[in-house]
Amino acid sequence: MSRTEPRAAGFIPVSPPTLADVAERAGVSRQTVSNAVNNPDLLRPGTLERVRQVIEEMGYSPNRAARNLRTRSSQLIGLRVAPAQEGTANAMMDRFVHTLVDTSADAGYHVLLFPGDNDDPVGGYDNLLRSTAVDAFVVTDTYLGNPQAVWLSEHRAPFVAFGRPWDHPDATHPWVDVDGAAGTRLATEHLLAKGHTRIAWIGWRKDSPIGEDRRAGWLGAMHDAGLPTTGLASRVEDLVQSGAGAAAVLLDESAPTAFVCASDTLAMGVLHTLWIRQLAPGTDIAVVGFDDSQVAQVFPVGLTSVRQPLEDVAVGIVRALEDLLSHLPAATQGLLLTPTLAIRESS
Amino acid sequence: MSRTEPRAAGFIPVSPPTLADVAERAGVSRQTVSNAVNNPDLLRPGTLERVRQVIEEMGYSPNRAARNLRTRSSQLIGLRVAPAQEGTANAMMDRFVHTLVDTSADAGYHVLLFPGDNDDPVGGYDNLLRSTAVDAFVVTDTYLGNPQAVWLSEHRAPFVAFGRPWDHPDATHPWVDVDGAAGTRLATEHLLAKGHTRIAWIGWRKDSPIGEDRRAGWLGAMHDAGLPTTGLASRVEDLVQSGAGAAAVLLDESAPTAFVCASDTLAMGVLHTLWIRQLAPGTDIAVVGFDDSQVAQVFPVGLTSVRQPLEDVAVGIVRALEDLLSHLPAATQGLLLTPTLAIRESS
DNA sequence: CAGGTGGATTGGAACGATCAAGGAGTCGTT
DNA sequence: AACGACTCCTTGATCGTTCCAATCCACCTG
Repeated sequence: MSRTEPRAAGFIPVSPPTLADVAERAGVSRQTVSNAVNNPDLLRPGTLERVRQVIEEMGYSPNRAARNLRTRSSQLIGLRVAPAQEGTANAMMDRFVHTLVDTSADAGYHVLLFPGDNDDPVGGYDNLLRSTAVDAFVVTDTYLGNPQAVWLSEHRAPFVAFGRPWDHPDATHPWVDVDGAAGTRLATEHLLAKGHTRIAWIGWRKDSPIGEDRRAGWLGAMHDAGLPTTGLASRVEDLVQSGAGAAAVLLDESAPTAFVCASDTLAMGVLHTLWIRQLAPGTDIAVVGFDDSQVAQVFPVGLTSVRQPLEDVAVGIVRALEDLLSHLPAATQGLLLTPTLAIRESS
Repeated sequence: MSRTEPRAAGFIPVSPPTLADVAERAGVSRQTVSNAVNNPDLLRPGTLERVRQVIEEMGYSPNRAARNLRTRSSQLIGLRVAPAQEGTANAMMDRFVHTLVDTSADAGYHVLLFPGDNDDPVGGYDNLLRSTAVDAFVVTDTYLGNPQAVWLSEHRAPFVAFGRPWDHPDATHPWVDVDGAAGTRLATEHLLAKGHTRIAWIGWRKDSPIGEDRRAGWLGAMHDAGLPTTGLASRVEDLVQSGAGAAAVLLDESAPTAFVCASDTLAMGVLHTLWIRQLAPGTDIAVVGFDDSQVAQVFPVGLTSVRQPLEDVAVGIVRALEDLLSHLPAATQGLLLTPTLAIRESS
């Protein structure tokens, strides 16, 4: 009665019904309606039914801001969108974000994107945290020297990382990661099973722990098979040209019959070199990439590639977030998932 | 004084300072602090300086929930994440989302992702709208028969569409789109300038208005140049194989020297056919794709491709949103942007 | 039949901000 | 000296929800 009702048919923008509106119409108190929504067990079945019907009728949905204010939680998870950079295949993130949005919605959370600034890597976090705009963060860039995880820990902000705390082995925050070594081992063993013995590695510079991890998988599989690796490894920048160059050198100097690469980008370089030399991928020389990117799938000669279980990563992250936010003792601090191999014509 | 202060050094999670805390410390009233944040002009320079200093000192940031409740706005923009679908190159969206996040942050908004459900395309919108969780939406899938735009209009929800209302020419909501015809015209004229006269088209099925739009650009440019087009056009599914097949048929029957494609995916198919036939892309046969996707950039023989000005689209959308939300008369209802051509080795 | 018990429901008070008035104080004008 | 106008700041009320404690009521018990 105190609320403004639409005068005419409904042309004036109507403010949505409130708890009080529903309560009045249903002949109960506000709190009872609130309980019908949040603690149905507290109501007598008859009352519950009646209230629910009115809620349905009026199309009531609790006002998010009011609820957030009272409960001191926003049901939002912050995800920083790294500054745009052309070229690199971070389209992988797309798959991850998709599942993250889906699974966190199942847990009652939405995903809030906020811009990242290279000059001020923690600015966005700070703002959202202090204004209590989000309940927690998902941090994706855990590369060397990234201050975000440390900063968040220091500020007691709840967050889960996609990626191990490489340079902070004593960090206590929960994380989920993909076992890169297991992936390249999988790739190498796949090639070994195909009869290859001279399998080369093209990876990144030594200061990338992720790159070294992936390299270790190849190295381990080769050693386990009792095969030599000297002269079969190359470390370059993550560029198509670099991959092509490395492949050319390796082919000339060590005559490998197969390549395992730290990324699809490098694998594309290898394919380019093969093309120039009139070598057929898959039949003459086998190639395996990493990430199962768009490119690997669309390339005319399908590129075999290590596929990260991003869906499982997202599920694991959301589970960890739930534990974190309900102040449960975390089931596990770190979760390491094993990738699979998407086998295509290139191997 | 009524608030709980940390007993020890700061181990107990401290709730962030409130307006009242700042006010007390600065020796002013709540409202004055509020004004210092929102209407600095109202304060005397001295007071403003003092309040600002305390704000800085205490690390105060307005509580989002409280502000949202009072002002009836969330400063959030909803963006539906379409159900995941492997393979198709919607990685383009990545570029768009990036800029959208950046530009909307400049305008004081954050982007909220919510999951899309194929069975209930408007469910997510409905929830967020009724719970006043977002101020507006950005709608990206405006393909034929998509009920979202209509539904949102009917429910008087503020939104801006990326894409023209193809099947509802009398729709009144603001939109921003890319002129596909202008893009393919650009591509065709580029090829004409290179001396090509037999330029083929590979596009989508007739029921795609976007596909027909892009086709029209090629057709127009050819007509304007007084060149024949019969036997030079093909309509297929948006798959690599389809593109390869169409290219093979066209090469056999009409001997074109260049291809303009409705997508990079189709262009990849063409490149595959060229590879099989030992024809060199760029020198023997020219190929142009559409979308300037990851694939076009990473492919060893760089693929010339029509590049959508997604950054400008995002800027246009945010501008339209601002007008919409400040109840200004929209400057323009629809904004049509012209794409550019990313020229690489394939042409 | 008074008193205890526990389930169902209620009303007041917060959460932390902004809105809408209202009060000091200063100034110039009459 | 009284007045209004203006600047600057303060005080209650309010947004819509959930928390907290109290109340009501039916039922059981000794």
